[in-house]
Amino acid sequence: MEQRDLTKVAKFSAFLGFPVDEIEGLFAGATIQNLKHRECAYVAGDTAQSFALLLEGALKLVKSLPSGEDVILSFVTPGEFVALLLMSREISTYPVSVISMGESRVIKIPKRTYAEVWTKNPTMIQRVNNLIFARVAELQQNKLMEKASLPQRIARQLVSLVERFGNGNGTNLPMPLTRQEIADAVGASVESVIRVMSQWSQQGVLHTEDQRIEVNRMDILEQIMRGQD
Amino acid sequence: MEQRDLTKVAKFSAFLGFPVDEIEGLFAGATIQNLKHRECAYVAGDTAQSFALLLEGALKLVKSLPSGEDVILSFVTPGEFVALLLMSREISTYPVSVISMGESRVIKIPKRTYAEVWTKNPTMIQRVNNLIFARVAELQQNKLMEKASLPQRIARQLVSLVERFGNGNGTNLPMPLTRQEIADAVGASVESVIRVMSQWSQQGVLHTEDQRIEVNRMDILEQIMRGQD
DNA sequence: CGTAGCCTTGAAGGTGATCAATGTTTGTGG
DNA sequence: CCACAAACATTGATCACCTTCAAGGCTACG
Repeated sequence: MEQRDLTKVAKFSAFLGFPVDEIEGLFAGATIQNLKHRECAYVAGDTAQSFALLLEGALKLVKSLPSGEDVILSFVTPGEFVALLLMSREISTYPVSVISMGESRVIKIPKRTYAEVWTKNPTMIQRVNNLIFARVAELQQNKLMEKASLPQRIARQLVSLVERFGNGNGTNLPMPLTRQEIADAVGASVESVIRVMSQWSQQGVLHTEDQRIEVNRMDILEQIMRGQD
Repeated sequence: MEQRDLTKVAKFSAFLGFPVDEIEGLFAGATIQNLKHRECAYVAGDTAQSFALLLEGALKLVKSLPSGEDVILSFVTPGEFVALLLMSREISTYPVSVISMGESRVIKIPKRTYAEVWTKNPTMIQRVNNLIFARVAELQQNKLMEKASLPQRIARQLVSLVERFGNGNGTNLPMPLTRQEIADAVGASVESVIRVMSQWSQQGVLHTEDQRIEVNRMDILEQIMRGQD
């Protein structure tokens, strides 16, 4: 683990206020992995021997249905964990595939370190709980939008992503994000997503270049999200 | 806390193998509450001072949307916890209302006991993690059914409930469950739910009496759930 | 006996899926 | 360097599923 990664980790909310040596303990045996576009960090069905923290880039959690369709269960932004909940189970396999969107950098932490260090650190237990809480809240929020119209659901997805990336990056999404992926994430067809989004493009609400989406009018998206269209 | 409750608690998966004195410690300061039909265990917005374990009956987690519609985020069956995740946060309010379906009996455990006893008990931490894992898995499963047809989603909801209640109860749901509630849970309109379910009634798949649903043909429901209709 | 809560049915309409065809860009191997 | 495949974006036409609206019936309960 290099110095640049260490300083990056220290800035994530989960590790704020932690002294360097404590952080190093938490990452004992950890390995850095650089992922290329569309490369898998974890494959669904493999036995779970490590969990991961996303340092840079973006990931998606994907489950392929028997019908051949993909469902994106969630996107992952820097500072968020993947497969964390699996670590507290004796034996388990990854329930979804974790795939990089664009180039990403993750740090994989062995299950053993989780058991021996993470679960012994009261502050970390607290922080992990907060992250899990956020995850459940996100999933519940998702359920609340179930009956909302397609534009509402797409708007919410985009707003959520922009906010999670929004550390001075402004309102553009730094990873390639296709219409198909948005469709898989909100549970819609590509064509419908395209129809909604090209309208937004024409109205200047957002702008896509080379699969990178830039939101010009967050206010309008937020308004649509709330159902005032 | 009476003896009959204690023996009931000891049988729940979360407490299997725990000696009686340990269980008593975990429930220090706990109070039993009997709920009538439609009575609230917790009200959305109130500050969270306790969490609860359902002993008998059934609960629903409900969020009212600004539009006036209700969304049922999840049903709760005996042995499951409510508001458990909130306990690890410094200050918080209940994000949803918890309402009894028929008569229920819950045991409310003060936040303080959670902090002082539950978080100090390694086995309990492990068990709690398993429960949270199950909850997240349930929510993710939900997301996977997003694109499924209405009959599929309803079938899944019923199968899930029957299985969770299924401790020798056979295949009938022991609490009043209205079509409106099913609609709120699967994100559909009452009328659509009625249309689907009356067809099932006619075909003898299930049978409703006094708002208690009895499933005669679980096999058919499971088949529909998987999309072979 | 009137109200409240729930169930039911029919008709009309819309949202979004599906199917089909085409253009564009990117990546790849000969 | 070109040919070809793969991935992605787009547009139009059609259609099905589900919602919405409207009306009415049933049962329980004060």
